[in-house]
Amino acid sequence: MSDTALARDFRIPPPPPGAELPEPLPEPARGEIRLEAVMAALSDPLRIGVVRKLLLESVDFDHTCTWFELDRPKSSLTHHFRTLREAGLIRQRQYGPSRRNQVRIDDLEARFPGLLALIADWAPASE
Amino acid sequence: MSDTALARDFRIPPPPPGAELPEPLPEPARGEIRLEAVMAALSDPLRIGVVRKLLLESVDFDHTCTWFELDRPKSSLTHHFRTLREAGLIRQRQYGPSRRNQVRIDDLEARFPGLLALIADWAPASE
DNA sequence: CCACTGGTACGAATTCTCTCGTACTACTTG
DNA sequence: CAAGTAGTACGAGAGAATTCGTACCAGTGG
Repeated sequence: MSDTALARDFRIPPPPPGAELPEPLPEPARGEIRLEAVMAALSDPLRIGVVRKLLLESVDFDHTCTWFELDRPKSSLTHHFRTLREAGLIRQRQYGPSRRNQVRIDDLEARFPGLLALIADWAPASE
Repeated sequence: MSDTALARDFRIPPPPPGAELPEPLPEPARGEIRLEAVMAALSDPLRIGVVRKLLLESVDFDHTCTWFELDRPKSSLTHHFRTLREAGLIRQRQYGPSRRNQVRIDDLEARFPGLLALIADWAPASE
């Protein structure tokens, strides 16, 4: 059946009990996530890299936009993170002044099984 | 819902021995296929539909562009099929006056395992 | 040879996307 | 309150995609 990394477990450990999570910003429900929108969002190397880094290095929980150390102006990052969120790839929550991101792992595995493994295995072109 | 289609076998039966296949049109080698280019090619519903139809209904072998019954002018179809070929998704061969298409199943399964299953399970938005 | 089929190439108009500067808001801390 | 942090919204310019008309070309079959 699954030839490769499909058996990997990308799930993030649940937040500590009693922790009050801010409501997520507007996003498509699990059943509304469109494959072509996901593909479009992942057609940009910067955005694949963001999702991949979130997948592979989010050991504790989610991360702010600046954590990624992307050398772009803030308004460009806003654009890319919003694109990812509106496509259904990431969830964004407002923690006080900052905004934190996490991959919608359960939703994506349920809807497009194997997709996250492809992203995790991705490597940038110029290496 | 989707019975996880990962175990499906998409491979096309090999051509009859002695059949002379025309050379494929220029395309990226298996190792050169870029995930972000594949994603970009699949961000268009028409193009996902083409690949999906090739996957699910190519029982014998490959098909011409007009076989898809797409209600677009010929020059638009040339554009979309070239996009798919240059991204590495389909192989195109010139059979006399017509051009035939097939999905690069072995190359894609080897490089991006699970991707074709996602495409096969795709459904257009207007349902 | 002529017409027909199944395409290509080119170019233009439109639309979409990316990038980024600027100005602004919200929250936290001193 | 003032300063700093983290981000948004708006808008403009550049570049890329999409759509499509038109002209054209290669085989195939009378």
